[in-house]
Amino acid sequence: MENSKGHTILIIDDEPDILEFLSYNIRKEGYKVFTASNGEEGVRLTQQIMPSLIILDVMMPKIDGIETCQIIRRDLNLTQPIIVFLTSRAEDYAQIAGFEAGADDYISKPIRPRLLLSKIESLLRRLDKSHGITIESQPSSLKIDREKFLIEVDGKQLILPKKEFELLELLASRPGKVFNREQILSIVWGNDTIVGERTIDVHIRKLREKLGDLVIRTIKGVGYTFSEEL
Amino acid sequence: MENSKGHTILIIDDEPDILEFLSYNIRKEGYKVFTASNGEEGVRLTQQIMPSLIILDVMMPKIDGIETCQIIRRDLNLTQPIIVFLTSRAEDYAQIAGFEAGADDYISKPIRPRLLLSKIESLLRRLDKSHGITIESQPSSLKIDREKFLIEVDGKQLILPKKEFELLELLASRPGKVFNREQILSIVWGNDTIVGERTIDVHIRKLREKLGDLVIRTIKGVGYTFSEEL
DNA sequence: TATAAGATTAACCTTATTTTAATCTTAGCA
DNA sequence: TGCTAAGATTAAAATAAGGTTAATCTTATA
Repeated sequence: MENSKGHTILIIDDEPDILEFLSYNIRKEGYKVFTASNGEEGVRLTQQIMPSLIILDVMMPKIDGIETCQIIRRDLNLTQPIIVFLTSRAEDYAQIAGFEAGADDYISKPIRPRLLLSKIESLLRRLDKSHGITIESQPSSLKIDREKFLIEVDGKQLILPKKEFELLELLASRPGKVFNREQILSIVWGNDTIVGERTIDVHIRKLREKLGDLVIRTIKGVGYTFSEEL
Repeated sequence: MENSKGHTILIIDDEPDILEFLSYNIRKEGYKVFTASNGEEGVRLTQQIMPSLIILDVMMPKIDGIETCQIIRRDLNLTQPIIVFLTSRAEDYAQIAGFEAGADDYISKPIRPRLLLSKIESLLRRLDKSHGITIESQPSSLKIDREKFLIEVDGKQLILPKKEFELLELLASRPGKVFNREQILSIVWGNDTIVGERTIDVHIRKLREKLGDLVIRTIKGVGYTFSEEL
């Protein structure tokens, strides 16, 4: 959990009170926090500090949140930050428009700090896992799109059940690395769940069934690895 | 970006200098520009050319901008154009009154051309989008018109209740993306409302009932997605 | 204020996914 | 060469997730 905390967060809002309230609460959790009081400044800061996540008020004078979002998404050539919109209940329209503009999530006022923080944490965790994995290898190719929850093997799309998807994602995240059973269990299943020894095998088998035998290699006595050459 | 540029813009101002200055700058960006030097003429022109956006000076002799705006909004039975007010710093009062009269935005003098243009572009972009989402896919097509609150499936029009509409709109806003229940709840229902677990399912069901089974796919354990191929 | 339309709930049903358990196979080694 | 531990396979059982339906509550609207 502590690894999420190296992230930089930028808050853009024209109301000083909210700016302070939010930055206090978020900073307390150990994030690096920057603030901007309007869209223009926000865009400039985004370029400079490259935040992982931006909290953006929809209603702002001059350049509103939606536009700011679009500018960041479209004009700034950088790794796309996660953008969370701050809206008031009334702005239903803005919510949808915001989604089209490329927002990742919403928080509506009044802000409940715990909710906001749990949302931030979950979004950043997703960022750490990244949007997806692409492996281009000589005979085959594999794409894992976690947004669409879709696997693409040699151009053919494939929907996998959750556990299989997560297992494949883990293995493919570091081709060649051998994951032992303990690691797999703790990452895919979580430290608290207790499942039998054979459960992993069954999932591995299903993956092999769907992806072909060569993709996942067994290192007896050690663990499983995603083979570097597909 | 080029698609915003088919729009017609009408400028209404009694000062010839401003008229010329603005029309020169805006025309340069590729918009079709018309001008009127008073409110009456402006209203008449509006009827004829049906501009997408009107730039309207607040301070004008005889019929002022606010009144002109009201006439256009109220008396002219046409697709509502976007109206941007031109004010001088002092006219704060007018700003408020103008908002009530139905203005969409403001520009205050002295006019900074770049700001004006970016504002125009952003307003028109929103206009293009606000109309809705259109998905053209091989076997079927889907149009979502948020202005008319209307769905069109393969040419057949369909009226959906609010929640169903919003849910569909959300899913369709990013075809292929899997929205989990948490996200759906937070966007369609709002972060604070608490509804039962099965509520989403019921709405999904109603949508499938009306749109056919293939449109929305369930990714068990993950969420729902609007299928990219209809 | 009555009515209808829409939203939500609750109880129950269905199914996909996950897990287990029993049995079989194989690599690696004494 | 055969023994053994680790893994593979399989089908069946368990579970979790979602689907369905009807009843009830809420909200808009005439």
